[in-house]
Amino acid sequence: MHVDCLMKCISHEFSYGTLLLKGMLRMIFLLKLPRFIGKCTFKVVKYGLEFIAMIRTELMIMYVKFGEPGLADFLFKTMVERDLVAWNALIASCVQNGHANKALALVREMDVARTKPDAVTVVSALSACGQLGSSEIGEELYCIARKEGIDCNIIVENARLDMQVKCGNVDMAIKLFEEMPQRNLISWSTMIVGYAINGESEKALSLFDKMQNEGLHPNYITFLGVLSACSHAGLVREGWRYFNRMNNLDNKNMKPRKEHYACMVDLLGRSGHLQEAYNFIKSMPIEPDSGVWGALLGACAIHQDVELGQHVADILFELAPDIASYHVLMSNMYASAGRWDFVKKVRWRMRKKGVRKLAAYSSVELNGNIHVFYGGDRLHPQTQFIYKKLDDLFKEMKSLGYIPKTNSVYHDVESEEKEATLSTHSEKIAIAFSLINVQPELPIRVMKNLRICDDCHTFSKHVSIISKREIVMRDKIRFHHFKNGVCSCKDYW
DNA sequence: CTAGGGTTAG
Repeated sequence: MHVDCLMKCISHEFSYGTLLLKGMLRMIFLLKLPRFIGKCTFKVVKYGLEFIAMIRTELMIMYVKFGEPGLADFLFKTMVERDLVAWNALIASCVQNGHANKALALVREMDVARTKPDAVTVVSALSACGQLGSSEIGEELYCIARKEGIDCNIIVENARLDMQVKCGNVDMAIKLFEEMPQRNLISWSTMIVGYAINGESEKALSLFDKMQNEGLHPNYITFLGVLSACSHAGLVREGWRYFNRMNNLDNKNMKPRKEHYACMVDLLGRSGHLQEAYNFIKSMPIEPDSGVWGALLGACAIHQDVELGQHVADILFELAPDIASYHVLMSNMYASAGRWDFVKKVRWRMRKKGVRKLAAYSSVELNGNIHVFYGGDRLHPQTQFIYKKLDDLFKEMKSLGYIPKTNSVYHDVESEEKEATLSTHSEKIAIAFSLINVQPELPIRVMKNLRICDDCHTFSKHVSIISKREIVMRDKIRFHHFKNGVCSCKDYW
């Protein structure tokens, strides 16, 4: 495709041209050609097209997708006619690409710029709150929207429901679900997933039946919801039943996709059927992708099957060499097996390929502010009190029989040092911070970007006894509700 | 004259 030709086309035949350019920009993204976007912008500027609102909006979306929200922001700030659609486009693309904080900041800026948000803005804002785990801000924004007379249609209501689900407020979510003026397939799917990730799999499955009794047909996402419900609870037989039901449906559109296979591999593998999971992948009628193999690698890590893990990792390093978590999983497996020579090898390979491990963090919402903690963090103004609190907690739980699980530390260091690393994992700091600051009658809520480790899981159970408080923790894929020393995941995660 | 923006999985 000749870019100049396209630009001329836009100047002459406006509506076709802009649509073509839009299509081209989306294609650049799908084909992963970040360098081409710069060239394209250059041509757009050359032909003076960057002042057309629609084209500039599309460019902004592309820049956010390519991980350059700053450049998108520049295009936005220098836009002549910054209308509501441009605001919404930027906000939505920020949310969809993991810049939830930036999205919320933009929503606040709208007020200053005297642009009145609409339902589309509210949906993105609620989605951002869900990502951040800030139900207080989310509900506040929803109330403001209602007061301002914004039409809260079913999409807004679904976004609100999802926001509560992602904050771990199952009771609130079911209340909203039951009181909704209308419910569509997305409302049901959201609620099913809500139960699943909060550890109430039976309720998720019965809701799935109820939905069908009301005459709604599940789509592929609904099926993913029930399959993940099975996998979170280790319900292998039920999982097979739903998977086979999908396969037996007449609708060709409803044949299991890669994601469903990945879910089944996760279910089989984590419940200990590693070989069955491997054979299942081998028998797939479609090409397994990194998600499918990644699920098996995760299961190998849980069950310490280094041999199979090594085989799977070799496939993954070919298929998706730049995904850090697969390297980290393999490195951790070697470490647990005491194979430090192999650990070094994996680390060396990561460095060579420029793959960087994602730093773990935990965050807590307090009075509408989000406090972020990293492992061993001493940056918070309350650091002294936090560590004092942690110290007291450890003393008390050690007298109750807590033993640090130092095999959760994947570095080749002495055991005292291992214990030190372990005792300052970000979620422990976040819990100590919450114990100091959150009103005693309220549950403690911690959001994590990665999965919780064994030791922090045990720690949280102890804290729920010692402090007589409920702890709600969201990790990368599910919730843990700790109460009286028991976790809602039944120690299966 | 319009065109560009929104919810469910991982």
